[in-house]
Amino acid sequence: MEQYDELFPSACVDSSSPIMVPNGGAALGERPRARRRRRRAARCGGDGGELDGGGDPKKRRLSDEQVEALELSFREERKLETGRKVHLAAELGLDPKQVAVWFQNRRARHKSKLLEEEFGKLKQAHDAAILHKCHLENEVMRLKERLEITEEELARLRSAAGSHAVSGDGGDAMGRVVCSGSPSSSFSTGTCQQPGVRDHLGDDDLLYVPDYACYPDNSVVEWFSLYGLM
DNA sequence: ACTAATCTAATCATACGCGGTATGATTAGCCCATTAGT
Repeated sequence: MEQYDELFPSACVDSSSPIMVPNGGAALGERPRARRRRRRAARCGGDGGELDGGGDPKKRRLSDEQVEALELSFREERKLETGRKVHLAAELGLDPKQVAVWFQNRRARHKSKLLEEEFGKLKQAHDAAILHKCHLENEVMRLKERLEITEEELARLRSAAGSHAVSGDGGDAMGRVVCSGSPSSSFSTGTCQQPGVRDHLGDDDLLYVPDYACYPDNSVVEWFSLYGLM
């Protein structure tokens, strides 16, 4: 622990105290906070809070100029080697220890700020993904509804066709392929039974059109594109 | 391997402005912090 005495010479720390025994020592098991409180209380009850380094017990804020110079230096290099520390301290009229502490705090606070920003970005992405999922679920529901309608229409057509023609191998009476997709597949290729479109066709005018192409707003196409499915 | 210097993370204490935030300072490090010089 001697290195800390050297690093923080003005600190009110008694190296001979069992509190500061290196590597835990006698203080092992005692909560640091309780230890500090006790130490602080002992100090306040003692000689009136005077630091043993003779410094001002009250915390002094760094001037704007000092902070600006430290910030400038921090932007150049986050780590602080001894030479730079001593030079900065001399330049700003500070204790090298103060410069070291300032850099330590600055690094810590910079890191927490970065983490906060990262969290914000991730949260934004998460929210967008949730919204996207809702849209996809809505789209799936719409597709299922349309599939049901299509299947009903198909059943009607088949029963109507059965009365005046014999079909086989998936072809109709005219030998055309009606549907290559599985009825149970939500995204299968099938006939376009879009209301309105169907009205302009005769019973035998079957079209071979992918389901997604039946949507005038191309919304399905957009979603598929997003996922590289098309 | 040993040691000093330095680091991170957590926390405390105080300044500034009125409860909470910003910031300087302190402490521990536990399969015993890591890094660099000797």
